Amino acid sequence: MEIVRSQRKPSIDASPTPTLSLYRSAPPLEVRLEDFELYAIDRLRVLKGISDGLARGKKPEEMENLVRELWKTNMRHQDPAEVMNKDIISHFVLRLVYCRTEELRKWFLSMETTLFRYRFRLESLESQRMLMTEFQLPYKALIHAEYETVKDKLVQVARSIGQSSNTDTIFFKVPFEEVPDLVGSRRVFILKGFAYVPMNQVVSLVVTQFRSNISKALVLTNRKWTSTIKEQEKDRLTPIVEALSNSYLGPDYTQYFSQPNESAEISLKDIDQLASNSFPLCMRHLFDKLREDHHLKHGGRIQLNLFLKGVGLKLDDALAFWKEEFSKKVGAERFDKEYAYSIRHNYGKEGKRTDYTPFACQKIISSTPSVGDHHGCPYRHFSEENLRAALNKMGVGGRQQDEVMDKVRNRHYQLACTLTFEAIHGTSCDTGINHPNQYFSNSQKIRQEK
RNA sequence: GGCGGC
DNA sequence: GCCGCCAACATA
Ligand code: SF4
Repeated sequence: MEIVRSQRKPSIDASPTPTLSLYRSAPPLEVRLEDFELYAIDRLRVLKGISDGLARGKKPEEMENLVRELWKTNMRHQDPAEVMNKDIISHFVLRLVYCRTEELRKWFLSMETTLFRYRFRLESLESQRMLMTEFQLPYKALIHAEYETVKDKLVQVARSIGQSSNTDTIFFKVPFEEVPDLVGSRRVFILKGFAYVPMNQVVSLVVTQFRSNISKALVLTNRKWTSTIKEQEKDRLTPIVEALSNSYLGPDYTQYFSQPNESAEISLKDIDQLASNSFPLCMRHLFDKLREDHHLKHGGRIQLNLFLKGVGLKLDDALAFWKEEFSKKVGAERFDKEYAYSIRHNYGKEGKRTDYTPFACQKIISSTPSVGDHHGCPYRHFSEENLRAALNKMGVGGRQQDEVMDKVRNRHYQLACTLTFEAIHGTSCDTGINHPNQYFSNSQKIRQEK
């Protein structure tokens, strides 16, 4: 394989074949029972080390060193042939230990994922490619000759999104339909059906895959454990697993993460207040319709739910909130069956556990609500008549309303929204509105000052 | 809402 | 008919 240019600072391990496992299949069974526990403890030291490295807010480079050191000191083995096994065995044993509860899964997933990220980066380019192929991401690195022909374009794209366009960044060619989000937000150069994705982005694709797999596997493991494994292994693995649970997952695993607490949480009580005070029109409308119809169609649910998440509504409150309304229409049991999962999923609590970012104005404005939908941007999707009525309800009338409508006619929807904001709050908003949650937090800030 | 499984 | 899983991306 030809490579663009010799890439990185010499990595500790430049071997062509991966030293890193993806843990796709259960471990080969040739292991002494004592080793199960010993291996698992060693790995736990690594994960624990990563955990408080993160808790101390270490920077990426510091983490890279930390991970390398932790791995080297804890996961070595006199028999080089055994080292790979140790990796795999220890991982699978810990899966059993950490699949029991939501909290444990979350911690384990997070640590394993960061561990994987740094280990992946230390692999040689060739073994990285092999790992990617194993993940069905068989992308090819850009060869030198081709790189030269598109170099200018690549630099241009990098610059347009404020990335330092390093000359020795490696690019991969990815079928563009496989990375719709990168394509949609124009963060990659596209040519002949291929998106040219820089190394760092590719790494996050791989890591996302990894995280997704482990997350789902943990849930499965949990089921299998309680249904069959626990009983079946009661003379072998079960005692070990139980011992590990008791000794190592002591008290302090609750506050491992670096952002101790997000900004203001909000409670169910004042949500109606907040809605009428600080929600932008799009969200206000969804909110009102939900309260009125006790129902929202799919597009509206996701738009509002993510917004509420961004506003600081905790998952349990969100579930209670939606359930309260939906129950009036479809009944509580149908809510649990048909709508609850998706709400948890939006909060990153199901499946691959993505904590989705709330929709930005651009996304909302370019959506295409059909009849019966209430999502979208009112400035863009309402009739003039309805919009004026909505503005009146927000307390924007007369001259100010006309100015808003003027922006709308010129298709400057976000400016119209900004004008509305200014009219309501009586201050200027120089940055403009480009995200509903920005509207909200700006509004809150101003209101608190009064 | 789409995709997927039975 | 039952069920699981996905999407996003501002930001001082
Ligand atoms: S401009 Fe943005 S925030 Fe304002 S209503 Fe439209 S989508 Fe909502």
